[in-house]
Amino acid sequence: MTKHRITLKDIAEKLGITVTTVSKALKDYPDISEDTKKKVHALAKKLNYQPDSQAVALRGKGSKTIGLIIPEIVHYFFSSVINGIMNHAESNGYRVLITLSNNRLEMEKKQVNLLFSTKVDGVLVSLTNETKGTKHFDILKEYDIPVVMFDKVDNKFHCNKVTIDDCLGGYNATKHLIDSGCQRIAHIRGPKKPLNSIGRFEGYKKALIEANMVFDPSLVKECTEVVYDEGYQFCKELLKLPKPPDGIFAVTDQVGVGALNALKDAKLNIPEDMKIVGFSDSQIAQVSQPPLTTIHQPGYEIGETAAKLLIEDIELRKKDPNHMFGSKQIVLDTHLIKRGST
Amino acid sequence: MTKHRITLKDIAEKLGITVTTVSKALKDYPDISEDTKKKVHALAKKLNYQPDSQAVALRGKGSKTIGLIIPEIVHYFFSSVINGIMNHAESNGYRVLITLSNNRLEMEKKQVNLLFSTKVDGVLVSLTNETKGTKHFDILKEYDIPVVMFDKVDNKFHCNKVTIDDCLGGYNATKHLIDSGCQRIAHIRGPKKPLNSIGRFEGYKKALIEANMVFDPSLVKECTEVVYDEGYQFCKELLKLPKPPDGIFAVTDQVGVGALNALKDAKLNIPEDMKIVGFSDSQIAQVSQPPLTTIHQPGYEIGETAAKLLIEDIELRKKDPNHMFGSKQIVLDTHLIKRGST
DNA sequence: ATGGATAACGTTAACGTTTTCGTTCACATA
DNA sequence: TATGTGAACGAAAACGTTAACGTTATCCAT
Repeated sequence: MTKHRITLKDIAEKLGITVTTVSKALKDYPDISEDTKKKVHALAKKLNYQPDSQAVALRGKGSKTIGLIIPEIVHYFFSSVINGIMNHAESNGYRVLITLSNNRLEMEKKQVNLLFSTKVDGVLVSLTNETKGTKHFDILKEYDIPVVMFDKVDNKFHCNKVTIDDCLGGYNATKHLIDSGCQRIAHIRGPKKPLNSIGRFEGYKKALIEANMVFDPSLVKECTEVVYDEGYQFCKELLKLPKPPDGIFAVTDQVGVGALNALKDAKLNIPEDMKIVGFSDSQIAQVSQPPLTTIHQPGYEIGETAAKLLIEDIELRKKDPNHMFGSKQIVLDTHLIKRGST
Repeated sequence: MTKHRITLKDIAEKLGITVTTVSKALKDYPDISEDTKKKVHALAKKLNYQPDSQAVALRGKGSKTIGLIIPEIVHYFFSSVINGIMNHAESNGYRVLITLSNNRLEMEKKQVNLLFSTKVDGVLVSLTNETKGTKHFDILKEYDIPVVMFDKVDNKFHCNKVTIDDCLGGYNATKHLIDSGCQRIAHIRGPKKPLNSIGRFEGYKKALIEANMVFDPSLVKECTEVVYDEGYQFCKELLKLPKPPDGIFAVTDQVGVGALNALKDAKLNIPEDMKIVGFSDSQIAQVSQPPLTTIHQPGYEIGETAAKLLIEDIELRKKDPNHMFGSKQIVLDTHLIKRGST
């Protein structure tokens, strides 16, 4: 019933030659006559021959597939990253096998093994918040499969990394508030686990100190889920302080818009009474009222760069078996996008 | 340099038996002694043996991989769908190969061929807006690869489909405005190409007619890009009409929030002066001020259902070569989420 | 003693492709 | 005539796994 796939054998039989010749003809080997090549190409096209990539992979070195492990996908930042990865990979002839860790370490381990057994040529990964060590990536090292980490990376693991400078981003966000005339600046930060929120917090402190402003711990609130509601609640708490702030730097746009809406509900004028800066430049930052000033986080470029580094490692190693995988740390620029909230 | 992968052969040699026996032992064949099985399993675990999925796929019937073709990924709805697909697929032992059509027909064709040559066991697809015919999917039919279409589907193509009832959604949105007391209801619709926006428009008209309200074409605006700015602009135009509307049904939340912000900039009170309903229940609908009443579009469930139907077809066919692929049209429920904008 | 049953393992071919190493034939050169 | 030289193609092995089919050895019933 099921039609069988066209193979080299089919072409060979119809043309009265061997599979070898067909294979060579399709790959433009010099020891095949132009005449034969033309016939083979013509028939291959007519029959819509598609090479069996499993067979190719089994025979050859690479599978032309890279694996991706990502904490979640329903997220503006991550989907932008994936977009960057896929576009670069596909235009270089690589497929992308996406897997989810759902922010669970156990899942991350499983996915590493799965990708290994799928014989991917390389792995891109953004670690979960639970991940401490990296032993579960050792199998990739052992078998010389290049890895590139992005966004959430491990400092000790030896591989190429692509991140942004969260500290600098936090610094610029805070600096912008200072330059806009704010005297008391609050920070609604993320949890202590992922390095990102730590970096942003550090940047906040650095900007304050540099401007000779006091760092007041009561002006720092710490999210656990990093969602809209937390931004809303913490902002209300900040307003109840004896000396409320006149500027807020929020760890994400979600939190920032939450805070912004709390301010509007409290009948405060933005940016006159209070200024806000978010982080990421996600869609909601553009549509809030007023639109949210934010730090643009180049998701697409992060993905693109990570894919580029990975494929570079793969290709270089193919040419030179002694090529050592890179261990650069690429830090992409963020920049402030000034909007109505400041 | 590069360590070689552990194969059945390695295990066999160390144990002084043949690959066949090892293979059978690992797969719990009855003609292998318990003793041997134990030894094989122990060594396999110790060496961290992982079967080569290319070889398995080459030999056997399936690759345990399903392909996905999606117009774009940076989109709340689509990433929700993907999430649903991946969770169902992975918990059933299937990998997901995601490809992008970027809403271009040419790309869609390429991806079909790519997935075919990758020998995926099945294909999930949401069509591009450019897609008219479906000849490029015939190759999958020809080779008995099941297809499930979701969201943007083709009526004539014979396969399982998962959609929502856009017409009913549009009807309910409009009905809600009518029930809330609106007398003149405008619609900011999407372009004429994808069926979705047609459906929503039909639902809008149906609700009007059913309520004995006149359908006034001047109250219908048509987006081309379906973005925030269009919602904003069209809303302003609607306000300039001699007899402006008192309710707006927007084809998406983006457009809806755009309209909402235009109203606020025009100092109108929402929902007193004007009510708005969006469509999709994306994140921005929750964080606008007031939050946007919208039609919840169950992205996750759509993905989950589509994956379920596809894997069902795959598995049934594996058991019974005469199994015919389904051609159900599953229409998932949408429901109205009432928020502050009405 | 012969035949048959059973348990436990091995032989072999196959999946489709690639590549190394021949082979064949025609033709040119010494 | 013998030798060399390309040009154009083919044979065979290999990648790792699986499953149909064979092969033993042992034991029991006739």
